[in-house]
Amino acid sequence: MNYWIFKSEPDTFSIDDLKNRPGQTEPWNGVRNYQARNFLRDDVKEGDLILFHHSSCKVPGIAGIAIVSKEAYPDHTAFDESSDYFDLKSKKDSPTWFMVDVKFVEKFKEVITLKEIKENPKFNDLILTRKGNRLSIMPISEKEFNELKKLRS
DNA sequence: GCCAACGTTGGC
DNA sequence: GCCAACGTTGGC
Repeated sequence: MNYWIFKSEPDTFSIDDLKNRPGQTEPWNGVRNYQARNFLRDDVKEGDLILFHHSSCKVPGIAGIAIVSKEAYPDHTAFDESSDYFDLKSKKDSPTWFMVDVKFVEKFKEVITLKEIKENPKFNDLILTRKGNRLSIMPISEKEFNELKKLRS
């Protein structure tokens, strides 16, 4: 079992959006970065736990927890010309991009702010806190996951 | 295969 | 809105 941080812009898709979905489940589509794609396709497994991170917003940070409810399958938004995520290069018989389904687990009463995470030396090794980091799917260790979770729940 | 130019991300 | 950092593109 693995642990992850998934980043999303809350204006596009937030932890509240996930919570309010029917079945509290949603495909994690639109990943268009190869490194993130590789994690999604190869390493993100059903039952893995996810810290849901809000980026590009007023208070960037971890807003809650989700769980992987379905493993990688082709991201069909890449085939849809009307989608923002359309990619001419991704073919139905050999898709470039993949997605997983995620299910809501918990929303923290208060976001674990990026600032707070950066100030804590325990989290110096997180990809999330690296300068210039732009990866939207990041692995973290079980220990890091539990220590982050412990800050709120 | 190099690398400059460009577009995007994302914290501040 | 700024801009540093990064990934991608495309000419050579």
